[in-house]
Amino acid sequence: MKKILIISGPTATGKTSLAIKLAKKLNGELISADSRQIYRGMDIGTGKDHPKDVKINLIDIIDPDQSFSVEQYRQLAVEKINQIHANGKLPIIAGGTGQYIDSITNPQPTFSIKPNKVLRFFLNHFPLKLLQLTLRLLDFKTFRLLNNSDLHNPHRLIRKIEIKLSFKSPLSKEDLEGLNTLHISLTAPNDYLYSRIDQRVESRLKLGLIGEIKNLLKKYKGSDPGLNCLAYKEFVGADLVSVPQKLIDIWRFHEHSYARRQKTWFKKIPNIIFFDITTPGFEAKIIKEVGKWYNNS
RNA sequence: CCGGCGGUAGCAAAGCGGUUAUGCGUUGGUCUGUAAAACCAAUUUAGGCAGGUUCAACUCCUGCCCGCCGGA
Repeated sequence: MKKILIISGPTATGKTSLAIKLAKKLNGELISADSRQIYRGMDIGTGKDHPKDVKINLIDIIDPDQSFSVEQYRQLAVEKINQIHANGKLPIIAGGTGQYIDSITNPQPTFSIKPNKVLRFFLNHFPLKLLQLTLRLLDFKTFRLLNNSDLHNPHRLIRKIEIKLSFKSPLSKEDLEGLNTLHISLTAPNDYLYSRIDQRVESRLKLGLIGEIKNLLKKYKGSDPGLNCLAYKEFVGADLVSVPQKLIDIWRFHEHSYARRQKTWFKKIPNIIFFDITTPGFEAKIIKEVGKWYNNS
């Protein structure tokens, strides 16, 4: 059976460096599962500080003004996985974007329904109540199943309307059959993650994040899809002559809650093995665990 | 020492004589072609201290303590 190793975890847990180590040990090749490192030119803010001699797939593949989707990611990732297998190597997926990882292990039929730009343009001007009403009229069955969170979420409502109005019947995709997947997820107590995040925020500023943003803004708009993410969106509207501590704090807090959301996401994935990086010797345990899996057919 | 202003939940910050301010943080959660996005929920009656007025005080009055500003 074809094997895939997945290394996930919240931000600032050291996923990539662990994945690189394992790749060297196991004749593996890395595929990034990171929804921001796909963007070219966004380096400091997204933490693209990997060693240059290691090949990481699906990084730097589009420009910040291009939109990208899970389905595009999925197709590229599946293609890469097949390629790596064909070369007799082990694909190692490393990243913190839970949805991207899930798209590989658990692809959904509605993925085949493409975004309808015109429809989205109009729907984006609708107030929440009107979106709810629209979905209710179009697809009452779906509407009544929405939980309180989705009911108030414009993105989700718009997508549901879009699916209902698309006349294509959803196709199921079965590009990856019979995979043997090992999913390792790094974790740590919140306090520990927060202090690592705060340190990283400082070091990214020192590395010249503001300069990077200024540069990007010469070519791109603050509203471009790539720039709608942490480390960029907090600063894009400011004058950037001086950097107020207040903005830095907002960024830090956004990172904290991002890490929390990531933990929530990974918690519900079945058959995932967690390792707390504050436990001494965790890395040796992972190497042992992975080795056992790798050597068993 | 005198005068002025202020002391509200982890932090910031309002209104109000009797209902939940709110924001941030923190904590938990939602999730399927935007996901580092977008969204939901919780955070148990907080009001410097001591009295007083009142059916009822965070809200009015008095004293004290503390902080800031101005004057001696």
